[in-house]
Amino acid sequence: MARTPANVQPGQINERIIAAALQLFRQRGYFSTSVPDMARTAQVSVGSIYHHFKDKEDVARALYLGLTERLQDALADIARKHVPAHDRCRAVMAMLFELTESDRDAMDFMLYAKHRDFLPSERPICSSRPFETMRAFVEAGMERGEIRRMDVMVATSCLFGGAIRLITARLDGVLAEPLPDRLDAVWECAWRGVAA
Amino acid sequence: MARTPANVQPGQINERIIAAALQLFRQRGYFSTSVPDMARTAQVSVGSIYHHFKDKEDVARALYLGLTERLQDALADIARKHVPAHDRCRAVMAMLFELTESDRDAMDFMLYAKHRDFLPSERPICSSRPFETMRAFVEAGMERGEIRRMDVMVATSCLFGGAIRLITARLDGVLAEPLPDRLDAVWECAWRGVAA
DNA sequence: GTCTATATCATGATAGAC
DNA sequence: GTCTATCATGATATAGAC
Repeated sequence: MARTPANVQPGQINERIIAAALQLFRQRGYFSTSVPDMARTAQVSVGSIYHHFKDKEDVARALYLGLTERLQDALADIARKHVPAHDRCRAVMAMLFELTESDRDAMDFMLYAKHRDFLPSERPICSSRPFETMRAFVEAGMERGEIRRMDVMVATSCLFGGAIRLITARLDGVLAEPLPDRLDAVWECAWRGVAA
Repeated sequence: MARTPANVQPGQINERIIAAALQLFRQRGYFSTSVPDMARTAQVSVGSIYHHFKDKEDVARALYLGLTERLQDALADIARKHVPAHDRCRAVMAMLFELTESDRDAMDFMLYAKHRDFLPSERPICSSRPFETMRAFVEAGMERGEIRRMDVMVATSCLFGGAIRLITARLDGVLAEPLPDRLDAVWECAWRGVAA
């Protein structure tokens, strides 16, 4: 079973392998991580990894799909709780900042890894479902008259681009303070930029 | 001679190797590019590459340093031509958009490649000299009263983050139109966000 | 289902002729 | 300085015992 459904138990061997992969991919990168490395970190055997996954790329794919699904769930939750685009998008930014602080490896892999290098069949991250959902939030905001009329991709890039750059700065260790400390400042800039 | 000084003649073997590396790194990524691949594309021999460069990583380093130096030169040029932060930063954004259109490979490698994976000794791109210069432009704008007082990294991220996201969208093929067509719209959002 | 041991292969790097 | 031919390393993926 190569995919990682949302209902696997934590502690299962599948999950252990994926967690080890995430940790190692972040530390050394995909190509510098060998399958024996993964086996050692996950405390399983090499054969076991090849029993559960087709190959190394398949582990990376399961990891990628699991993380984007988790992000998508968080976005759906935000969409339920808030209706105005202002509130939705601010909640998205806060969620991204908190996720970066609480699970740096996951954020690093999603935002920063060059998936095309080892997942040629997957779409680039900025055309993945979470990013599409964020564009939909912005588009709805335009229809409600909260956000100025303009190209949707331009508006979405401007609204979240600053936050994403700050996240990469944080992941690179260039920014010392926790991201949530900067939320108010970044949000004010972002919203001023696109608000009607 | 492993470094690539700015004064090498085009058509020289050094330049051919670096140009081939850039093309291949962008197409297949660093780790999927072998030294024989580079030799074939550059139409030189493997031995020749190892004569001019210490190893594959050394080629990547020369490429990286050459590109950031080129960017740094463009920024210095802008600093000479414009004094107000508004004009300077707008010129930076225009330059980044034009560079993306005219030399997609170069932009892709600089912005999108995960250098830490294969250049562990180099600083991450967002603490490289060009990015420092952009932060200096923003800081000067604050002192002139053009830009609101806030954390410099927050302001710089917000001012250029939208443009950078749009560049990655363009590089991924998600954005069909040339970037300069979007310059006015992106700049308006960005400047509104930080202007005093 | 999980493990160890190994076959196979590709790559980075070198040696040595010219 | 440039080339061809080769080596040594370390990876992926598999085979087969338990």
